[in-house]
Amino acid sequence: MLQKTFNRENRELTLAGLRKRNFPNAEAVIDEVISIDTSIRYSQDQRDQARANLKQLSNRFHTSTRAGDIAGLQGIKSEIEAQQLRLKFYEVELDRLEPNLNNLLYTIPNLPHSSVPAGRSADDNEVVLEHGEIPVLHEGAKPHWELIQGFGPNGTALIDFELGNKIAGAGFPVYRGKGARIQRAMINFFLDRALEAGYMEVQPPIVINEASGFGTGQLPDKEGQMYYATEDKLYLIPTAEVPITNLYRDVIVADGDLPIKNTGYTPCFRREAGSWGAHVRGLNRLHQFDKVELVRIEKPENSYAALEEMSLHVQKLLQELELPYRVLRLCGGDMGFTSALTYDMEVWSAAQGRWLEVSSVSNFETYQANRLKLRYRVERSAVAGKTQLLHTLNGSALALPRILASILENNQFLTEEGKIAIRVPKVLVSYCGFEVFD
RNA sequence: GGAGAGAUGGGUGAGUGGCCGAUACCAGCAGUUUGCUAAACUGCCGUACCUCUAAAGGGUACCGAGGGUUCGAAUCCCUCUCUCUCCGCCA
Repeated sequence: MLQKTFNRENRELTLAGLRKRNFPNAEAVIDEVISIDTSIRYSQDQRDQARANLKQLSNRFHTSTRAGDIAGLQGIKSEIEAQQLRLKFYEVELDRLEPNLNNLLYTIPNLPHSSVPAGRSADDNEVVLEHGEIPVLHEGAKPHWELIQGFGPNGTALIDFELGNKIAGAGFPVYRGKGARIQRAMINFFLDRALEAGYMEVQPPIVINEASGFGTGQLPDKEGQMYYATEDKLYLIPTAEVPITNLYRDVIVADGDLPIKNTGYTPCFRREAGSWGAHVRGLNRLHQFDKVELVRIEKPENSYAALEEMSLHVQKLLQELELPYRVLRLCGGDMGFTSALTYDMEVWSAAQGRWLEVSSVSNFETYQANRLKLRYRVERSAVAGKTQLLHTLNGSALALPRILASILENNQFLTEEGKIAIRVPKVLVSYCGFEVFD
């Protein structure tokens, strides 16, 4: 969430940022925040003074008791009662004000970076670059959900949605044979590339508690998107971002330990409540999918260089997979709640004839760090010795299902016998051990 | 699932009603001295909010969380959460 002090000291900047996001009633909300904050600071001051007085009175009470000064005790007692009333009043006041302020702050999204374009929807996103040739497929090329039929063991489907329905439900496919092997190949390929780029691999829990959900901003507003085990009060992770970033909750990082670069493979679970239609067919949108995630913790002055580096890392993967892609800079209206700047990477799906989002890399600046209380101690500067909030970033590198969909669709070809086969990208052959799906 | 123990500052670990924001040791930082794969000594060494300032300073809170008793709580009472150990089960 946004920092209170930032809001009150930079009202105009905050408002300008919220306007770019088309945040409704920005002025009224921010003024309310500032107003509540002012009341809180006044009440806090009154409360602290009352407490300080009580402390002194209490000591006088003690010494008078020991001196046997009965008359003095009476006077002290009435002073104590007056201060207790005052204390109680402002404590009640603060108990009322503080949740109000926090609830309000939870509703305010992060401020967009200056390079974020204005706009309301995905149509207003800025295409930063396009790379690669759009493939021209043979007559009768199929979208992946048709293509997969018959490519599994013994003529079954390579990715079996029916079987998944049986044991779990819609959106939980079963990958079998080469389908399972290509998944494992991609995970290993992505992790190896992350390691080469200097990331440290972690295997976090794939369930998280409530505090972790709040730390990265999934709670309180995106509750309905996560699976929840009521008996144990645990959420299935929607992305590895949550457990990995929360490793650093309530941590003061030593200056010398920065930057922190972590990577991890996890399954991800999303309820995707409310989505429907053609765009969710096949692998396009699942309740469970696999993803390799990058998480970085950076000093403020380095975070945007880090974001560019992550973007290039993801692009390199797509180039190695020989997939045509484009990079989008999300506009204010399409950007996630907690992000300050997001690049989306989209891969061209030839048979579906549209772009599929396969990665999203974001800089959250201090928005998550503020909730996480993730700080570092500044070593050399005017404010040396003080703690300062860090910047958090993350990105998918990569999410598997749509990559697989694109590989299947873009690489299909007709064999000499006139049958459809699918070529495995060269870079994955050594990982999966076969060159074609046939 | 059953039984028991515990939660204190980066770590270990004292502290059972006021002299405790907290002893001691270790780790860390700065310095002195000797001199050399290091030792000794001295000082510093938590976080947050508020206030003030050029800087220093001042106030308050925090001993797992929340409530209660009391003029006064790390310390007494209640509730909750978490961790550990043993038994059971088990990849």
